[in-house]
Amino acid sequence: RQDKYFLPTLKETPNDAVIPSHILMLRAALMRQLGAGIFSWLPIGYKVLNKVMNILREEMNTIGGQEFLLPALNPIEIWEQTGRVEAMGDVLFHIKNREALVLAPTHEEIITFHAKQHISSYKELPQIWYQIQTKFRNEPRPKGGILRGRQFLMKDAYSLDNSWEGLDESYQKHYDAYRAIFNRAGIRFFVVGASSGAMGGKQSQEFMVESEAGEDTCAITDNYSYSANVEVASSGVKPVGRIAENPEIEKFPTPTAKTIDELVSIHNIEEIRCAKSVVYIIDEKPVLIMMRGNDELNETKLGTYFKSNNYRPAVNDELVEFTGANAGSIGPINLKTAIPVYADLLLQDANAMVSGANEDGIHYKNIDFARDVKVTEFVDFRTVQAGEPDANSGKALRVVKAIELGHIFKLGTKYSEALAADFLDKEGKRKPIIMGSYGIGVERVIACYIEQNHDENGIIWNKALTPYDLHLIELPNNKEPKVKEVSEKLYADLQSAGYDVLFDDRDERVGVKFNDADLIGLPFQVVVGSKNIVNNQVEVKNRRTCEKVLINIENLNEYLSENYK
RNA sequence: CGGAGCUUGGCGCAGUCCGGUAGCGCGUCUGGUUUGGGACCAGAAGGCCACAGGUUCGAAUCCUGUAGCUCCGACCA
Repeated sequence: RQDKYFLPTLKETPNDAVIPSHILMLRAALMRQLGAGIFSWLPIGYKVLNKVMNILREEMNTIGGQEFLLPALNPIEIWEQTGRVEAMGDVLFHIKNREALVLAPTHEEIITFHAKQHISSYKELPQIWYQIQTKFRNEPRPKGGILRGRQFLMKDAYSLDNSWEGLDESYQKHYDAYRAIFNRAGIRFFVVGASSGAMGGKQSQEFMVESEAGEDTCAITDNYSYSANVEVASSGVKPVGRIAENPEIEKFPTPTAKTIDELVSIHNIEEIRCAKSVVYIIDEKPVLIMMRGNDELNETKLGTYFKSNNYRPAVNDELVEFTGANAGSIGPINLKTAIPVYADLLLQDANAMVSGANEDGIHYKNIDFARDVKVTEFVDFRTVQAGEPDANSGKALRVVKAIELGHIFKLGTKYSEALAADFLDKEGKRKPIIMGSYGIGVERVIACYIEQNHDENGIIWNKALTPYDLHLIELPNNKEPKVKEVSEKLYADLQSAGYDVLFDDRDERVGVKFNDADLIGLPFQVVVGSKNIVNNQVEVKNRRTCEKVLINIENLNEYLSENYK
């Protein structure tokens, strides 16, 4: 009964909210902000949260998961044993007046601790252990409302296996469970391969949702037949290749051409026949990277290839020092110092190329990368651009922002080794438990759903996540007492029929009621008003299609059971 | 951590340049009228102007410092 329900909807957009899901979660009274990255769930929001958690539990139980509840307060000692106090750095919350404790940002350590306590035989494996619990991370910059918080709910799961094949199976189970979870929630998602970063381990994949509010950038085809983080994405762009004429290299003056665009316009050179030079300082050492035309170097790919986080573009003084020329005239031939040259894969075997001569205002033409340049290795360094064809299907790639909803890892033995969580195998040999780790941001499920399911008036819930099934709306009824009578009867009858009903019995004008109903966004609105009640009819509005139909009261149950699925 | 902006009744904002004791809309309360898409009239309550210090006869306004929040960037197991 809304008359006494705490549902403080907002007519105006709150000052601090920018993205649609954040705005709507505040306006529809799902949650309120307490501090940067800290949120309270209000009653109607908590109902949605519980729906999500129930789906998570059901699908995790289906793959044999056993639910735990681990403490958020952890002894720092165990985090020191895995080296993650240092690895987490400032992200880990420390406790000032009890320094032996920290707030847990995730739970690999604690799971491994309990595994060590009680798992001793291969016969006790495999296990899938999970929990839904609050995580604490001292994020430098919380943003997007619930999307990145300092305290948030995570469904985290851990698999314990006695073989690598077992890990593959556990991983596959989670992959399938995650697909089932997001499908049930009604979220359009795609899966990308990911680097496992500081988590350690082998394979890992991320479940992504396309959204302007996302913090990752991915290249995808429309049907997700190809999907990859741009940090690893590649496309079907053809290599520059060779032409038949292959004269010797030759210098030519280019006093006014400092950029590829100027080379193209002033000297009438095809853009792809230009080779761009980029000098990076990687682990304090200079490296020359050759890229095709105006292709953009991807720094993450660079860091991955050189296995380093310590890289930066060279500054001008360094360019002169290492190459002998200023930016705009640098190239792979006649370098002043012997710095290693790497080139993008698209330049492999290319000839008839133009590049700087390492003398200001001079370029070489007719460069043959096979004949004239000493390339250490050809590597995929380029950033995929929107519109390029997918290598397999040939379909145009889109480059989109995406929210990471879930992440699955094959961890291996990093934590079991660090904490000595061993088991005895069939031969009686002591081995570390082989682990996997799997996480879903619970609040993000809601934010992502709303990002994908709203219109200018509010949220559009589906059956899986909606806080209530139906919004029963009693219109002002001074002239027609039957409105009140029928509304009350419907409220009782619909609940008896198994529906969870939000009953707007407030003494408000129609405009207020309809606007609030659209904002809250329950799948169906059942409107009882004096206009139709005299014909024994109510109006049923489908929130998603906005279609309104008049239904005889005795047919209401039948209509709903046919249309609410 | 670098850059930009903000902080004034529950919410959204004006007032700050040019100092004189705080205002608008929404919401709330009372009475009346109204009632199928965020009503109208009349009346009322509600604010140490983020905090601390300073200048001044006098500070929301000027100066100094601190805190909190938002956005962009860096970071993100």
